[in-house]
Amino acid sequence: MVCADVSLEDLLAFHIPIDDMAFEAGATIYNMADHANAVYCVRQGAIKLLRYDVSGNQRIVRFLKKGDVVGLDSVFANEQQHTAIALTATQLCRIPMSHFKDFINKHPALQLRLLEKTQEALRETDSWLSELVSNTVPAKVRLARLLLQLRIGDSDRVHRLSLADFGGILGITPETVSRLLSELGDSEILIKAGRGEHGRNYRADIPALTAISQDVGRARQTPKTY
Amino acid sequence: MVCADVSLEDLLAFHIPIDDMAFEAGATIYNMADHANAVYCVRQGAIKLLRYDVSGNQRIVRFLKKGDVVGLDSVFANEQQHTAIALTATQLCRIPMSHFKDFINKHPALQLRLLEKTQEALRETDSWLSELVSNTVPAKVRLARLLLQLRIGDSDRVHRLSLADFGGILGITPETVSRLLSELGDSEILIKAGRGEHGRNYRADIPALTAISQDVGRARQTPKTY
DNA sequence: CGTGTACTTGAGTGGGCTCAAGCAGGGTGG
DNA sequence: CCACCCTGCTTGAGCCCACTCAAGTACACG
Repeated sequence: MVCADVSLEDLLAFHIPIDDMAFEAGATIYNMADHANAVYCVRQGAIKLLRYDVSGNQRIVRFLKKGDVVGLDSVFANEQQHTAIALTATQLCRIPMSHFKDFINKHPALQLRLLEKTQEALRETDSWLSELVSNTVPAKVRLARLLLQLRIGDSDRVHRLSLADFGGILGITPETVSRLLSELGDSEILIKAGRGEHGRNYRADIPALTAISQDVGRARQTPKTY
Repeated sequence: MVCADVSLEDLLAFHIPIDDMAFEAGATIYNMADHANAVYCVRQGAIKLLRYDVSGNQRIVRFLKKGDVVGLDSVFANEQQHTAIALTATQLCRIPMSHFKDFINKHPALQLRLLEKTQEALRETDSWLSELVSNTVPAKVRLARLLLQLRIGDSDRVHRLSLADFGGILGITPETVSRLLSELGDSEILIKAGRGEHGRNYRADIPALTAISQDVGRARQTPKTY
């Protein structure tokens, strides 16, 4: 870790004039192909980054939580690469791009820090690719994996997204998600718990979910000699 | 672009003792979870980065071509995040991690450059997610998109990977890939051309492929009011 | 010229999609 | 407070694309 003792947000906040902004659940923060004129830090809440397919389907590409930086892509490209939408009530601080660039140039330590953040994002995206969207893995298993990633801290609570959002991440339809979720409900692995402080959520049987998430179904008949 | 006039490779080569290495097609460069003790630059050839699913299926996560940097992830993590395998005969230069880190610290300009490279990778991965692996898009369309990305320069040639590799990227089985490819062959959109200087390849009808790649099939019956 | 690996092709199955209708819940206005 | 709607969720029936398993063919390499 580089400078692990100081949060990126604090670092920036200390030196740069910052606008605080609030968004309610479902609000759009910026759109794909917009001119990028700012970078944001997430203070509170969760955000989804998504892209629209040629055919108009939305595809969720990443999640951002408290402490993450939004819109870093646009430091080099100057168009936004995604549409950003708040999943829960969200508080951001906005850093105008020009200030941000100045600051980067003056503080080399920050560069390493940003590099690290970006690689973190890359690693997360790679996991999504290999674990969440493989059609070769049954949808139920992938849903279980996703639910585990949506776990709130170390508790037995997981964020309850909309069916469309679950589907947008896994690449399946809301109907299928609904069927799978009610299946999990029947086995009492997932119980709808009202809306907590982090928006609505489930109470989940974590061990059971973990078991499902590792289920191989019946993997291809390849004896795998090694 | 930062320092766009000097390739990253040259920059490094100038200052650091470098080992040249050669790999033949199919050779493993490093394995996932290996201790990461070097960074590589691709001089010639193509490389795939892949991960293994819990159930043992391989999933290709990224491509690297001439000029790309391999193993950057491990500057912060110190385990390799992927397995790297040469797709074609490949020439790399190997930079020991300790030297690399020294060099980064001494040359801040390089840091920005690496940040840019990493974001490029991130952007590419996002495209894969949204365009190549969406099960909502028919496999034929996705294959066409992939083939277009495998185009060699501006020519009408595209790299001809193994069926397993095509499948590993798109998340479909080799059998399905075979059927789709022969379908494209029947329409004379794809013609097997022997092995060129970049390994074996197809001669492709680019306009036709482009048309297919944008085909929406019959997108969900959502009137889309906006 | 044989042998293994990659590719092809076929028949049958099934998971997830489509379309469609019904059901909750939570605002809003009367 | 209730009737209303509107959006999000549920559930069902039928279909189709891609998967599985299996057998056969081309091709590269020794």
